[in-house]
Amino acid sequence: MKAAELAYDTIRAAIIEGVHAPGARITEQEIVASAGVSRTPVREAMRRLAAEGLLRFVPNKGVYVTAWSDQDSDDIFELRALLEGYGARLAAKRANEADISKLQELADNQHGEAVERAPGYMERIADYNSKFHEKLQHVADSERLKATLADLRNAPLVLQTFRDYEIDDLIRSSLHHLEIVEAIRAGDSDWASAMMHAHVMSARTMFRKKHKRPE
Amino acid sequence: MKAAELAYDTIRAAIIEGVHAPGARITEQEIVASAGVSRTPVREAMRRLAAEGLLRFVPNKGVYVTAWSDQDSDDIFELRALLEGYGARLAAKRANEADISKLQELADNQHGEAVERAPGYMERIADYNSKFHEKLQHVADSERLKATLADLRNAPLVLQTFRDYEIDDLIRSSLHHLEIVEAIRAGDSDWASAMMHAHVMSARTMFRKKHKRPE
DNA sequence: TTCGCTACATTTGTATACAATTATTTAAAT
DNA sequence: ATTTAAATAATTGTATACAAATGTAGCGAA
Repeated sequence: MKAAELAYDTIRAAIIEGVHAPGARITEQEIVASAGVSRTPVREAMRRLAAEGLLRFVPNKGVYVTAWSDQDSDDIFELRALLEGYGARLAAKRANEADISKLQELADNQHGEAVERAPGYMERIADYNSKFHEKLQHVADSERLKATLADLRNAPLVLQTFRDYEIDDLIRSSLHHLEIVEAIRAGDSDWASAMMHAHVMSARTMFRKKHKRPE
Repeated sequence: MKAAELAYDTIRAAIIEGVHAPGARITEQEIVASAGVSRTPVREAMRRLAAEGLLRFVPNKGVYVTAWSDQDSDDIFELRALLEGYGARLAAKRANEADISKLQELADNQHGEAVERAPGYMERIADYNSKFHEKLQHVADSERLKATLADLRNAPLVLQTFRDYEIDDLIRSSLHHLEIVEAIRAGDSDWASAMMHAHVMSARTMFRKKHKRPE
């Protein structure tokens, strides 16, 4: 693997795992030590992560782990609701039979896992969930939309979201997916869009339950 | 000025001025020569521009100027319509008297320039236009929204849009702004959102008139 | 000619050395 | 003891040297 990529993965993993607290400073030397590459690829990786919003770059001082306020995470969910809703609208207009079958399959599988909860079901649900949203964006067929949503999803808090869902939430979420597929099959873009919007807003509430700071 | 910043500005300006054709490759040496800095800051600048979407990064091969398809520019306008509409909605809910006065002033000035067309009016209109949209986003008060829209506006084609507007288009555009202010003053967020949406879609049509490739 | 191989040149990727800036410690003076 | 200043250390910013990968030209064989 390339050194720059290795540095990127190292820093990213460390942030997600909470090794560096939000707002904390990360020095180049630390990453050099932990990733075993020189400063050049480390700096490249840091620039990338800064562009993605995980790090904040302060000239002549260093990089800091981005600290997200409650308002930030609310904003992010709001925008995701809007954009994923738009994506679902496009998907409803553009989906063919094969697309619909694939979406149905993903939604069915996810729902099955949520109901049965065989060992390791969390990971599989997270996987089906990602694949469902990805497939939907693929069907929506807008590269820009995909890229914009990818940026929003990079917000670090949102990354670890899934594992602290309640059982009821997981089932509700998979039911949403099933209903979105139904809307798309019916070619009802308003329904699909509204349902997806609701789906993301619902996720926001679940997120808040776990992550909101006390006032 | 810092070397990395200088390299960034150099590359960016060259791309916007069309020195490098879309799809063309840019080597690090070229920029080293034209900006007078070493490769290290040049690479940093390139990474930033790649993250912003102006350059495409291909491992072990180099960077290429992003080539935008008609579908890309359509997608971008579509997303901007959605997001700026959302911003206008928020602004209508959150604006205070001072905000409204400022927006009114900007819209009035822009309209005046469009009607009178004193020498140099194009630049001033472009300036008022930017300030209007910026102020609106400031009032909307969502950092994420601002950042996301900034990304979308970076699409190079969209940068040079303003100068080839027709007179009628300029007046129509400034009338839109005036109406958006009216909607915000009335506290009618639906109206503000819809008007802004229409405003951006209208801009898309103007853009198409000039920039669409023949089939 | 055309295909393929080797040698060479160019370009990207990485490491390291040095310069500039910022942070920290130490010491002196009040 | 506190404050200020200078010295020192640590860290970022830049340049350059070298390694790895890619692209190209030239030569020879079928």
